[in-house]
Amino acid sequence: MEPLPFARALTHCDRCAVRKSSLCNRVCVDLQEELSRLSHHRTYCLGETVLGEMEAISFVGIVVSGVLRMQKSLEDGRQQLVGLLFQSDFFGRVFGGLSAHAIEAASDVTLCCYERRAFERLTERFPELEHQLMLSTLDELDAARNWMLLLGCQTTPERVASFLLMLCRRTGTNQWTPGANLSIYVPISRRDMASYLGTTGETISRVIHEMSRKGIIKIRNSQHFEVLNMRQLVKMSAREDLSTGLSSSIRSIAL
Amino acid sequence: MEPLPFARALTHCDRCAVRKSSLCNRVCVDLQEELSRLSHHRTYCLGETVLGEMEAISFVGIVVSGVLRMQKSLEDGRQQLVGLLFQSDFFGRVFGGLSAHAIEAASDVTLCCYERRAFERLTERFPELEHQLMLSTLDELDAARNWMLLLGCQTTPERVASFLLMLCRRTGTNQWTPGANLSIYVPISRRDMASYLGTTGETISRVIHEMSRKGIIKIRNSQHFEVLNMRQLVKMSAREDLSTGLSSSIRSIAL
DNA sequence: TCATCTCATTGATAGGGATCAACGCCGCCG
DNA sequence: CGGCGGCGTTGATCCCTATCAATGAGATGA
Repeated sequence: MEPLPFARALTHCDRCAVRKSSLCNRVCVDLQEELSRLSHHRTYCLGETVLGEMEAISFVGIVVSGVLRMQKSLEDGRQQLVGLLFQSDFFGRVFGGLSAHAIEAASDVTLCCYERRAFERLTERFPELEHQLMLSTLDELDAARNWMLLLGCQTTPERVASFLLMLCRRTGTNQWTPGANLSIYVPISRRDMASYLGTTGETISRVIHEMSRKGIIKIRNSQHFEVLNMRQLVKMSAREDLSTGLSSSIRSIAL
Repeated sequence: MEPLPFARALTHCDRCAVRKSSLCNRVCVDLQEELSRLSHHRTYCLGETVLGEMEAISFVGIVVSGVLRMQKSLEDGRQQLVGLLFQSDFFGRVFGGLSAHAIEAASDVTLCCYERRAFERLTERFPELEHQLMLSTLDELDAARNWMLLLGCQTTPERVASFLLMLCRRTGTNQWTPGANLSIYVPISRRDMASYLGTTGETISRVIHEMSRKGIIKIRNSQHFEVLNMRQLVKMSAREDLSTGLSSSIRSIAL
């Protein structure tokens, strides 16, 4: 296709897989160009540490593919997974000194990175960039408090069901067609699930197999499930509100 | 005292008790004047609802005196306290539709309020206002994730000790003098403490009296404690990191 | 002043889930 | 190909803490 008159040169960002859904797409063209100039990709393998806990934050960025996990640990080694980051999520903390949590690759990942100080300087010139960050930070805060509700007063089966619904919302809904069963890919290990849900791998395993026995899900393998009864899954989560985030066609089979 | 030549007229904000420590003091004078013009005080009595869960957010603001609690609930009535707001903390969510949690008066409170839409328009004209909000939102996010760590993988005694340390940091340190014991005022009920810590009132009570038996604290009455052994309290919390927030003189007796 | 109500405390009991242990499965590598 | 190590599963046991119940203490109001 011919470039339009006065069209800008294409950047590597124009071919980016997450361009449409990420922060980059919600800012003006000038800023997109600046961001493009600043950005560079990095890749990490499953298990690698992107940013250590209590480490100086030298860069921030956006997840292009794969999954990141954020985790905190106690001095004695106990760990808590405090969040997962999927495609097009922003990672790393701006305007801060040391990272309050580690960021690790929960799968092989590709990240689009910005040197932190440069990115911060950009927010000074472009308030809309800071505004977009603000919006996503507020969403993360809501999500964190939602998780506090889960950790503070829900039972383990409820937590597992809630977690699966969260996965549906964040990753699963795109490739679903009415009539078929919704399939869920769990991108993390049992150990990580347990850490995220404040329980143990053994208990997770028991609960999942119990759900399978009840016909709520089908276990294809340890990472792939199929939802057989969405209504039951939502009921089990005790979180009608979580179904709000599902696409409407999926929600329809849940209620 | 004579006003300086060209000095601006004093506003009610200049006499505000939290002026020095709040967001207002960290922005330019022009913005301070705008904020002053927009602000009005409201008072609520213990137990009153400031903003309901799932309610449209019509105003935001700053806590002048007293304590607010933020809480979320499940459909079946279970509740989780997801945060406490003290003097000079910002409350309410900007750039959002419905409130994700209720905000209630945990004591009699005085709030400095801004009509939400007007406040948001102000952030468009003054990026530094949004920046200050951004900084406090990031801090809240860190705090929320810290609490996830507590709820997800700490025992009840650890949680109670951590909670008391948090209170020391947020409220207790100002009126402490070396030599005296640090006194802690607990501004919320056992039920609220329990909800904040993901446990029950009965368990809280047992743990506190056990701490008293061990000589870590002295119970003046159900709301007032005295720290007899800060080192033990920190150890009990399993959170050396929480002592970082204490003033250095207090930290010194802890380590 | 006494009745009443709420909140905190204390005791007894039961249950959910952590812990410990063993086994199966699978990918990796010598 | 066979040993090995990590992960997931399953079983047995124990303990922490939720729950139920009763009492005490302080506040409120008639």
